[in-house]
Amino acid sequence: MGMTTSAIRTASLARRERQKAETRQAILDAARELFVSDGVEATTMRAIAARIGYTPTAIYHHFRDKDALIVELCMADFSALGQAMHKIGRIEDPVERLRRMGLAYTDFALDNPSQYRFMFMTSLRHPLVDGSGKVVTAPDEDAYRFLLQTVAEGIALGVYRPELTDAPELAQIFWGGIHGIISLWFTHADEPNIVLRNPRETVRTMCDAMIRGSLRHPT
Amino acid sequence: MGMTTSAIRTASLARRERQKAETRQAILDAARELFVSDGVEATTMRAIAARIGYTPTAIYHHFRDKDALIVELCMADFSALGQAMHKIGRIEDPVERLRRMGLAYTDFALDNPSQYRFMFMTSLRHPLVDGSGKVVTAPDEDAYRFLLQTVAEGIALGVYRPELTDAPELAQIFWGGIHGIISLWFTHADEPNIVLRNPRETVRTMCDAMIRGSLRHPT
DNA sequence: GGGTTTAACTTGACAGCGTTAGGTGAAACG
DNA sequence: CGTTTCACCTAACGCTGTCAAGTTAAACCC
Repeated sequence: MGMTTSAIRTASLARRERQKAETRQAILDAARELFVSDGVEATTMRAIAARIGYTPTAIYHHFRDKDALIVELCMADFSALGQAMHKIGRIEDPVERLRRMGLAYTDFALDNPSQYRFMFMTSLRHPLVDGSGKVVTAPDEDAYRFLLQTVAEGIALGVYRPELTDAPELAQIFWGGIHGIISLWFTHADEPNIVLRNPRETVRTMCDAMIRGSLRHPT
Repeated sequence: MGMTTSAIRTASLARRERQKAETRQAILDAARELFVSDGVEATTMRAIAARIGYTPTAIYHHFRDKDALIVELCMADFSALGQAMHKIGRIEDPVERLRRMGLAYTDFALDNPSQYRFMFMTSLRHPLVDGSGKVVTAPDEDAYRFLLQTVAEGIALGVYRPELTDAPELAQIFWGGIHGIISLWFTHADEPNIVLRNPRETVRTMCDAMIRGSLRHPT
């Protein structure tokens, strides 16, 4: 029943890699918790390390720097957002699909404020780079492409007003509008001088108004 | 022709106060330049001090901390924005006025990106406090109130759709929409995966669409 | 089985940050 | 002319992200 030497070799190597992957994941988990509870800026490498019983420098054997750690978590969030968008993909009418995408996007943002903050309210210094040094096409593209395609479908069907023929522009308007409500809420919700309404309802009202104002034949 | 002792006294005191005010202003000027060129986060107290030939600690005799320095500059910017808004105040039609306010707001943001970033894309920790410790009503209110009033006028005139009767909500939608285009531009303009159109034109298109979709009788 | 290599992790440090306690020295005051 | 005031400086603290140089246990090869 003994393993061959080569079998042992690969088993050992596999265990070693598994252990390394486990540590790496522990770092990611700890970082995620702290980012969510304390914010990205306020979490220190030392705090992340302390939470999993390592020294701060240990993190640097798994991630190039703090930004790389953040980006890694960010990518997972982007793909979660992309999945939420794809669930809506089945809706036939591109206008109704657009509306539903806006609401789903808003739900994601309000349910994951810390992630949203970093995904869309801060600019990454380094472009996303994977282990081999290649620039990673951000999974962000996923959700963005999906929006772009939905808008383009509507344009192709001729449902939008004749002056609205530029899909990127229309996508930017729709995305920007919703993003504006959300980011305004995140940064100014607790200021006494400015009255802000419930962002979910406000987004809904805005979507309706924007869509109505963009359609060739408003219903 | 000699001054009385009391006259000398007040003159001395005046000069002393004037000198203090001058260094205070020098600090503000240096800080402004660095904030604009390098960004708020990236400018250090040491850099500000070095630029005017003082030690970093000297700044703390004029401002409680870095935030207070930032807030001081911010207030000037808010009042500049408020003035830009008031120039539009004469326009009779509240809808056209709203549209023009949106465009003026956009011009301000794109012409003063660093200021805009701090005014609307970051949340101040301390509420604005003046020398005597009273909470200052942010001059921000000025522009915001103006927007609110313009929207309310339209509602009162019955130009908006019957379901749009909440002035703060409508103001939030309009402000948020424009803010979204602008902040999206600021944080994602140089990302290769996302195509963003000229923000000024996009805002214009968005304003038209939002207004059209909000009016009871679109023209 | 024993020497060599690998690499995950630690130690100790560096430069920079915002900020503060305490000192200095010139001007203002009485 | 002695005293007080106060704008400014010196020196430092505790914090940050990060790195060069060890340590040490496991994996490898003969």
